[in-house]
Amino acid sequence: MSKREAKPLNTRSRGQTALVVKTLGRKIASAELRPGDTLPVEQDLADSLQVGRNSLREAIKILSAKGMISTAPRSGTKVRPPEDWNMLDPDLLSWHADPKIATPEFLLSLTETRRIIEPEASRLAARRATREDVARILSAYERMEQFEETEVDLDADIQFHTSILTATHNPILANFRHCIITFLNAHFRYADKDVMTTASNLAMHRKIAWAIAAGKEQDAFDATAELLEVNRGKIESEIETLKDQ
Amino acid sequence: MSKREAKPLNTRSRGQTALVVKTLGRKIASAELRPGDTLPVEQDLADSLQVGRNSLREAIKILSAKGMISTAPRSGTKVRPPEDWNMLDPDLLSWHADPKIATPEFLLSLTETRRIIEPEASRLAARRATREDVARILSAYERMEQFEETEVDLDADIQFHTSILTATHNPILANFRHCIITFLNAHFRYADKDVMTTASNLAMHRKIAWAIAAGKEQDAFDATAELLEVNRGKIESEIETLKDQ
DNA sequence: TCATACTAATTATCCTACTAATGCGCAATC
DNA sequence: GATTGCGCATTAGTAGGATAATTAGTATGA
Repeated sequence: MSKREAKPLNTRSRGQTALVVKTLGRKIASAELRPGDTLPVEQDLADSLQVGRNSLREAIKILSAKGMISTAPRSGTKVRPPEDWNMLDPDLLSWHADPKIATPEFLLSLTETRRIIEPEASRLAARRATREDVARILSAYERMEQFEETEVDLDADIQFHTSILTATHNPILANFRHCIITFLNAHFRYADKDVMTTASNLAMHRKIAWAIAAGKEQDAFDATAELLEVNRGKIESEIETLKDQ
Repeated sequence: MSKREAKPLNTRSRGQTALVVKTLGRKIASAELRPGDTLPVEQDLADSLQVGRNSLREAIKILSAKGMISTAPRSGTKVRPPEDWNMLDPDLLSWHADPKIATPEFLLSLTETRRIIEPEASRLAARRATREDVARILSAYERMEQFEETEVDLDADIQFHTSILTATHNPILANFRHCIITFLNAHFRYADKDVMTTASNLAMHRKIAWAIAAGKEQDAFDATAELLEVNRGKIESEIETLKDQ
């Protein structure tokens, strides 16, 4: 029953192509390969990565589908500028959230986006949630309440927020769940889990769930905004801590 | 100088792979291929599309990078459910916006997302825009003001809104420009361009640009919210018209 | 100076062969 | 009769070579 929200992405698998995607993708995300850089010609790159040309080419195609590189005969394979990347791609987000790569700016962009999206999403959820949607949200909340083990807590937290996004019945908004998943996963690594924080955190989630279940749109909005505001404060102080180190 | 915002996407090109991506992608987006459906085995599909197996495979990899299909040895290539698709992918959006495919629900999802993102984006732009950002926004507005030819108008409109997103200096928010581009392109086909609408439209854009340039955050928010609210009304009535037909 | 044709470098495509993973059915076992 | 384990057949994955298509850069000529 503790299955992850993150579906078995094809990139997760351990094939040659997936490996190359991850290798090159992380190099680009970490700016080891900079925008405008030209990659070695196919055969050389394939040789140096010790894969066949086909596997390399398929990896290249995947990265180009994510907007990270472009190819053209004669000019070669080039790294595209970050503004062209599909930042909501689950893989891209996970590469960015890697502790060795993640910048404070990126984490702030994530929270900022959450603060914009999620309160309105809660409002819409309060308006449109079906019985099933409400059940999912409440069940996630109960799981958060029940367990204190950190691992389960994180899963339930993710489930809680994604259920709300789903309840908006807006497929574009629902795609933001990857931001939340990425953020919570990253945050989980840094956050200090003192009991006080956990208790008030739980209370705020409860308020959100209740408001949505009761169809109180403005309450749902306010409660979510409050939760994220508190989160923002925590994040900013954590980032300060990171910077000092 | 009238170059399009839409960059030369690799998928735009006319290669075999790009063609297959488009063909299959549109079939999936239009639900001609339904979630869970299994595609024919590689060789058969390649034959029926009259391309080599490699080109087909590369197309498959691109679509799987967009979250639309999944592959596994022995089980075959399957269409994934819409909630797994990267809805902010430019190609995916353009396929959805196709008149033959676009549903009213999808257009409403787009406007709804815009109404959530853009007012807050304008607020952030008012707070953070650099001189260059402001210059871009004002220049786009001037272009809107200057020309009445519809083609140029659309470009300038797109430029106006994307400039604001860029001015937030939040790379995740900036990715929403594809929603705007898609929406405006789709809207452009249906909208009735009467002078009155254009004039008030222009005035609202002017108010937004002014507020951002002046750093008046709340004004920028309000003006953008107003613009999108008016737009929403128009869209909804247009959708009603579509439904009647 | 500009236009035009040529050349060479690089990706794109196709093919053939082989490898690896795994769903399914059959048989052995409890 | 149900369950488990095993092998086979099917399917995607990997590899590498040959050829085509594209085009940046260069040379040529008006």
